[in-house]
Amino acid sequence: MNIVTQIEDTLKQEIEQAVLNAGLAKAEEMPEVILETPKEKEHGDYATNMAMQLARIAKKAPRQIAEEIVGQLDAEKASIEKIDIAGPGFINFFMDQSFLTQVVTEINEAKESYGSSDVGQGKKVQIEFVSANPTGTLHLGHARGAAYGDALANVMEKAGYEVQREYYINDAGNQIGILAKSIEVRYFQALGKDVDMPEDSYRGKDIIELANQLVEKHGDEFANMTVEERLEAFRNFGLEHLLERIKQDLEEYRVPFDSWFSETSLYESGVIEQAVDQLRENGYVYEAEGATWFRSTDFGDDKDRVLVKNDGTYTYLTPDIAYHQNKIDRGFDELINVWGADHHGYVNRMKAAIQALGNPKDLLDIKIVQLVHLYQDGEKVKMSKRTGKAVTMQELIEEVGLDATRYFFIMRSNDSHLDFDMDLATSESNENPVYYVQYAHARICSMLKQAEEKGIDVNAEANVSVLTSEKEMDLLKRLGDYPQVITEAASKKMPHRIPQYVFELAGDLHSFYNAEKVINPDDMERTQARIALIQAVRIVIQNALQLIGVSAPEKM
RNA sequence: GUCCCAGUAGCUCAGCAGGAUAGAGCAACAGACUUCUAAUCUGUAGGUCGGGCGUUCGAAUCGCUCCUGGGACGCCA
Repeated sequence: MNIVTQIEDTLKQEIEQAVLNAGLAKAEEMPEVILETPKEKEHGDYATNMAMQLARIAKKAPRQIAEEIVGQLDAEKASIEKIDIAGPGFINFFMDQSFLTQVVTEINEAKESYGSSDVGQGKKVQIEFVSANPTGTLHLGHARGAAYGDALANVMEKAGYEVQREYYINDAGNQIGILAKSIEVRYFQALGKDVDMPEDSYRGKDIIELANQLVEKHGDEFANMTVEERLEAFRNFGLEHLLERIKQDLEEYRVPFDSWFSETSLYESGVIEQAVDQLRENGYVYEAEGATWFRSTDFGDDKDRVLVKNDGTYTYLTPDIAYHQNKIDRGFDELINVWGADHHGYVNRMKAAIQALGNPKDLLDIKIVQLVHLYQDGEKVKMSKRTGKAVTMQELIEEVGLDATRYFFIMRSNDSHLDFDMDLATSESNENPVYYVQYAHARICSMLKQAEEKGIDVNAEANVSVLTSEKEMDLLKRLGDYPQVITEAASKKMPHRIPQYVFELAGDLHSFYNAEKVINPDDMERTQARIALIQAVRIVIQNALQLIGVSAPEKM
C-alpha cells in the first residue's frame, strides 16, 4: 500500500476510535470518516467534518463534539503533529511531515508501477469504443472517443481492473450496401462514365480512392459482371480496405484493441434469434403492424422499438442486443460503451434490452463523448462525413501532432462539448499545456544528464529527509496524491483527471526549479536528495503521460 | 413537443457521492535570463458559479422550476 493511503487510513481509524471512546456514537450509527485536503494551508494537511456529521446523532454542538474527539485522539499513533478546531467544527490535522519524504524512495523503488493498485480487484471489464462503421475513415469524433476509451482502459488497468478493449465492426447493415453502391458509382466515374451519386451515398475522398484502386488493378472487368456480383465484390473490397485503414489509423494514434468483433458473426452463429426468443420468453415482445416489437417502455424508454421489420429483416437494434448478450455471456463483470453524442438517444433502449434479458441494470455503463468543434484562425471548421469535407483524424494528427491531439482530447471531461483550438495545439509556446508538461520532463532529463556528466551517481541512495523546503514539500505532496488520482479517475471513469494532475505536477516542478538549485557540488547530501526527488517526478510524469498516450521527450 | 449534455473570470475549462475566503491556463498589467533549457518562474487585476424557489448548521455541488446554447428523437445505422 502507498505511504499516503497508509497514513490516511490510520488517521481515519484513529478518528473513528476516538468517536467511539468519547461515546459520541455507537458503532452501528458511525458515519463514514471523510478526510479532505483543505485548500488553505492554514487549515492543515487534512480536515474532517466528523463533528458536524455527529451533531444530530450526539445532539451536541459541533465544536463541543470536536473538542471531545480531539481529547480522545492518539496523536502519536496517527502521526499528527498538531490539531486545530476551526470554523463551524472542522478538525484540522497538521501531520508529521517526515513521512512524506518516504514517497520519493517508494516511487524510485516502484518505478512505473507506482500508482498501481488493486481497488479494481481484478474485476473483468470490457470497454467497447470507437466502433466506427467501416464505411469511411475516422474523423474528429472518433478521435475523441478513441482517446477517451484508451485512457480509461489504461487507467482502469492501473487501478487493478482486468480490461478488454473491443471494437464492434458494423459490417452487416444497410450502410454496407450503400458503401458498395457508392464505390460502384465512383468506379464507373473513374472509368469515365457519367453516373450520378444517389442521395444517400458516401461522398468521401476515400471512396474515390478505392474506386481508382479498383480501376488501376482490374480495369473495367467489374463492369461486365452482374450487378449482384459486382456489388458483392465491391462490398468485400470496401470493407477490407476501409477497416484496414481504420486499424492503421488507430495504431498510429497509439490506441490498441484486444478484440475486433464482427456484426456478421452474430448472423452466422444464430445468437440474434436466440436473443429475440429470450426477450419473447421474458414477456417483452409483441407483434403489431406486421413487425415484431420490443416493449422497452417497461424499462423507461420513450417508445417501444421494432426488432423485426415488416420485410422480415432486423433493425440495427436487434443484432446489437444480441451482441450485448454475447458480451455478457463472455463473463464480463461490467460493460462500458463509449458512444458519440449522436447516439445518446439510443442509451435507454440498450439499457432496457439489458434488463429485459434478465441482467442487472448497472451491468452496462454508457459513456457519451460530446461533440468536438474545431477552430482554426478563429473560425469554426466544419466537419461532415457525407459532404466529403470531413476533417479526418489523420488530417488532425498531421496538422497538430499526435501528442497534442491526444492531450487535448483527454484533458476535458467527456461530457462537455469540446472546442479544439488548432492554433493553440500547434503553438510551441507557453500557451500550450502539452509542451508545458513535456518540458518539465525534458528539464529533469537534462538535469540528470548534467549530474551524470559531473560524475554524480543519479541512482545512489539518498538521504531524503533533508527535503524540507516549501517547494520540495509541495512536490512531495503532489507525488503522494498520484495513486489516489488514479483510483478516482478509474472509479469515476474520468481519465481527464490525469492530464489535470500531471499539469499541476509539472507546475510544481517548474516552480521548484526556479526556486532551488538541484545540482550543488558544495552540498552533496542535498544534491543527492534532490536528484532522487526529480527522478521520482520524472517517473510519475512519464507514467501519467503514458496513460493518456502522450510521449515524454528527454530533450526539447 | 419529449429526452440527453452544457451554462463558473474577457476566452477555454476544472471543481459538483454538500464544507471554510470558488480554482487553473490563456489573454491584460508589472517584474525575473553572466545562474542546472525563459516552451520557465514571481506578482497584480479579474466572479450576482444562467435566474428563481426549496432541502441543510452549510449549496457552484442535491431537488423543483424557468431561461439560453448544443445534440438526439426512423420498421436508418
